[in-house]
Amino acid sequence: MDDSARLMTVLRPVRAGNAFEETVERLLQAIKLGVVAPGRKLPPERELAVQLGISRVTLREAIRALQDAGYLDVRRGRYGGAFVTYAPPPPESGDLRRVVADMGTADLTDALTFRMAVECGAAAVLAAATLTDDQRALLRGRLAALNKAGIEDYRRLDTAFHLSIAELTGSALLATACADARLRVSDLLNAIPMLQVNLDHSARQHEAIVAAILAGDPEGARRAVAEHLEGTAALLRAFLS
Amino acid sequence: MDDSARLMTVLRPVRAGNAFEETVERLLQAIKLGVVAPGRKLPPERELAVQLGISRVTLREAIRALQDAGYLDVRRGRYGGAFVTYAPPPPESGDLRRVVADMGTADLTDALTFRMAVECGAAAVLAAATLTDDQRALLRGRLAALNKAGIEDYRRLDTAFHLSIAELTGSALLATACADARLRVSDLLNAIPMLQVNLDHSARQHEAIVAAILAGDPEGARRAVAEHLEGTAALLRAFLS
DNA sequence: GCTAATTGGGCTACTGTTAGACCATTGATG
DNA sequence: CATCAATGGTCTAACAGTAGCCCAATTAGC
Repeated sequence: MDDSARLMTVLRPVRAGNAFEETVERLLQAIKLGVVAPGRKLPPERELAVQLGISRVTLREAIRALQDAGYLDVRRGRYGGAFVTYAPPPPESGDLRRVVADMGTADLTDALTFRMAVECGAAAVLAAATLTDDQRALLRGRLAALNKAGIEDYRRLDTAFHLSIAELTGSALLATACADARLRVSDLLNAIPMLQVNLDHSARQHEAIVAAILAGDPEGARRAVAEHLEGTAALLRAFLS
Repeated sequence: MDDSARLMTVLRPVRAGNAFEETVERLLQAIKLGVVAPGRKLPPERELAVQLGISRVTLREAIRALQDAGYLDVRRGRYGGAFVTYAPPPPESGDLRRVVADMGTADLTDALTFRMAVECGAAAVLAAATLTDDQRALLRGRLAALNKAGIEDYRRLDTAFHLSIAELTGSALLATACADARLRVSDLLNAIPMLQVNLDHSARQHEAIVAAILAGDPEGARRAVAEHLEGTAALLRAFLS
């Protein structure tokens, strides 16, 4: 951890890949995080290209790749578009070990550490802020929706709940960081079997997080998020051995 | 904060600009954060181009731009290279209002919130980890170096201290996020006059942060970092009126 | 001095990316 | 059943970025 470490941090690659690859990753993020729910469609190509800051040609290449990979169904004509056909894979216990192995030890611990830091930070910041009634209602609403969720909507609404915390801080940078952190573990989360006992446990932890935030208790919020994430992290780390 | 907010978070621009612009930003980050200290030189072009994942042509354009802007002195031949000539501008109280105004209210609050979250998160994560003797020594060493720093080295060593906390977590993602957060406020920090009373105050807060981390107290570490950053944030926010 | 190694400076052919225009398809609506 | 607006599909010319090569300058060490 001498100065050369900092050199590597700052002088890292400027671009993660070419425009096509980065676009595929971004669209996959929108799909896997459930930002665009299954059955819904992406914005029109012309609009999306502007939002992503790329040309329509490059965007179309990325959409084509996701179509070939089975994530999208593209239909022409008015009321057409690129419809999301992806549904999270059914959790199978055999998958987890493979998914963890695919990711690599270093990347996994990095992602888990990053997620722990940014989500704890976001919750603490939000708890320290003065919230409007609308913000409190939204947070409670996301929690209620998650508690009522069926098994097929659970992951998507869980993501929505967690990301809401970062979004409510009003910091786009923080929301982006949390979305990025979540994406890096989403494949792993999808491979974890959803046992009722775990869901109940998570539900209590979610309640604790919301309670601490609404009570304006930053340290309680940080601790509640840390405990919540540590459960998942410990489970995943167990598969590294 | 409905779903369209999340769409904007995920479907943001894939690239912040062209390769040239992003490279200029990255090199500026290395210079302004003091990763490459004044008088030292950047790595050779061929090496740096590989590290940054761009072609030498594009890198040279960026170096040329920084040369024209007075940040670098480029010398040919063996033992030549791109030498950093930049020194942080002397703090002048009149500058701060202009620098804050240049940045814009939204960007400033976003950056301050982001920094608060990631630095608090990093400190809490590090405090929760089991540290080796080497890691403890490095943290103490950075703190000691900062306390002994002259006024011309203060900002650079302050940056080094803060970034060390994130780097010691072992998460490259977290280190990158903290470096990014720091860069976004570096122009502002440089414009703040360094009064002895403030430096003494900061020194005590730095001691508290290190003490909490070494004591394995995540909530104390979070609180110490939050108090430390809140002082700066409050000062900057006062200039928004 | 000469030499040799290292470094910046510059060129060219090739590929990736863009902007903008125009075509093709679809389906709700009159 | 004809219309038409919204949407994906395709093409072209121009620009941005890359890889690889060779030239030019500098200086420590012989």
